[in-house]
Amino acid sequence: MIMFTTSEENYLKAIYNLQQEEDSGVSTSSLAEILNTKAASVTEMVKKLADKKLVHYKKYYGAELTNTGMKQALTVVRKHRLWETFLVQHLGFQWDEVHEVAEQLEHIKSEQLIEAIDKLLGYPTQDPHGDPIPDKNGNLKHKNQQLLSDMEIGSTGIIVGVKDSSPTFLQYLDKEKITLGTAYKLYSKEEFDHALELEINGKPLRVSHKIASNLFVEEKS
Amino acid sequence: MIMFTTSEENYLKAIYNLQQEEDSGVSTSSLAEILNTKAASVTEMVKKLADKKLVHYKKYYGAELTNTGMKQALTVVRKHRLWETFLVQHLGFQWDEVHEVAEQLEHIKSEQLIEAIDKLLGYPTQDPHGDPIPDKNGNLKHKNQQLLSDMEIGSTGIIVGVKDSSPTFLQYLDKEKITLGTAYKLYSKEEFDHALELEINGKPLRVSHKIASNLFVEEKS
DNA sequence: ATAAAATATTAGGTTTGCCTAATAAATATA
DNA sequence: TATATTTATTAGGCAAACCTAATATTTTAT
Ligand SMILES: [Mn+2]
Ligand SMILES: [Mn+2]
Ligand SMILES: [Mn+2]
Ligand SMILES: [Mn+2]
Repeated sequence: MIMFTTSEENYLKAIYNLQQEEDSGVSTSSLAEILNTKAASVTEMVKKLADKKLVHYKKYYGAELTNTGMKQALTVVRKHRLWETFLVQHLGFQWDEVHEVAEQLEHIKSEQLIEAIDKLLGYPTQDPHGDPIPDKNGNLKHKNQQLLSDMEIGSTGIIVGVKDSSPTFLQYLDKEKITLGTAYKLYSKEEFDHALELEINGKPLRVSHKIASNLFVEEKS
Repeated sequence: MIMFTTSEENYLKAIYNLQQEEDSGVSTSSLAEILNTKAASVTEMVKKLADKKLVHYKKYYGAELTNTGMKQALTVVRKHRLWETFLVQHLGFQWDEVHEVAEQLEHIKSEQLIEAIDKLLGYPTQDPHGDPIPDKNGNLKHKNQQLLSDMEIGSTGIIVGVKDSSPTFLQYLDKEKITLGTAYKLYSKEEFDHALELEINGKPLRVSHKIASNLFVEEKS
């Protein structure tokens, strides 16, 4: 059982997250931005991960997780999301307060610990932000989600996740009383700025395109 | 609010623990042994801690915590012991399984987290090994404990703590069904090897001096 | 009081993960 | 297609925590 450094784990998770969005190789600069580091440092680490067969790397064309890299990334993601869920459900944290702490807790090395947390939580399949939690074997429960900004006029359904889980965005949602499970109805879209007219919690609400493009919804059949 | 590295925190805690036993300066070699490192590394770090005014250090005469060093050490000790308690009480860990994980968890930086754990546990004053848990302000509840090996013939009371909390010792205690709170009666001591004849759980038990000198007891008044 | 033994410090390296500045390659633009 | 711009890599350093080997100091034993 090979072990990874905190830094390696952070890189693997970041590559995983970026890989979910675009399906080309993950760029050096995008990693540098997410990891709050410089491009030169990223190149160096990506080469190290490639040596360890955790990523495929071709100079100038970015990195992609190998099968083993993916497996490892998923265990870090699993730990991150289980800890977030624990913090909210058992320690009274708000959904905008969990990320930074989970960022540390995800690196604790103890299989017994994470299995016990998982059991305590009742083997949850999603975290406080609606993101799927991989099970012990790395399997994810696929959700049928779409971006609110991509929905057609007249669409109704419920909010099931957030794409951006930064405190500022989450606090905006709190202010507007938008939680996971909240029902929406899309009335209209503004030509000019792509703002959306919605009904949320029985009241009309106008949201910018930026906001709608960070909310995942599941449409009512 | 100055922050410390994991390594600095481990050193502060180790100095604290050793300082409890002997009251002269904590020696370089004792720290090296406890921290699984080499004397040269200890000297280096102790000098760094001295620069940061966390320890008093005089070359060749060991280190002692300053007031700020003590305060910091106590917050690490507090976190370590709260996590151990949490692992046992909420996650089903045995008392011999918690140390290694707590060694990692004690370094998580989040006041909100540790206060929430403290609250969840009901503000405990001792950990699974009977060691006192400092409160938020660093205050310890003093216990009236003595070593079993120091008790007089005929003494009775209860086991209240372990001095050595290594898995091997704890597993020995499990095997003999000795837990914190178990009553003892001291029948006799062997001249030759200082072994003790006890009554434990209503049954006679012979224990070596080494074992008795790692058990804290509180005598029945 | 001296010599031997035990402890501690210093000197000189190594590894990991960062950084800035210089260079190279890929992509966009004219 | 040639040039400019953007993106990525390499070169050369730095700080934190380790290490081994050489040296210094203290402690113990003669
Ligand atoms: Mn992290
Ligand atoms: Mn999350
Ligand atoms: Mn530790
Ligand atoms: Mn303990």
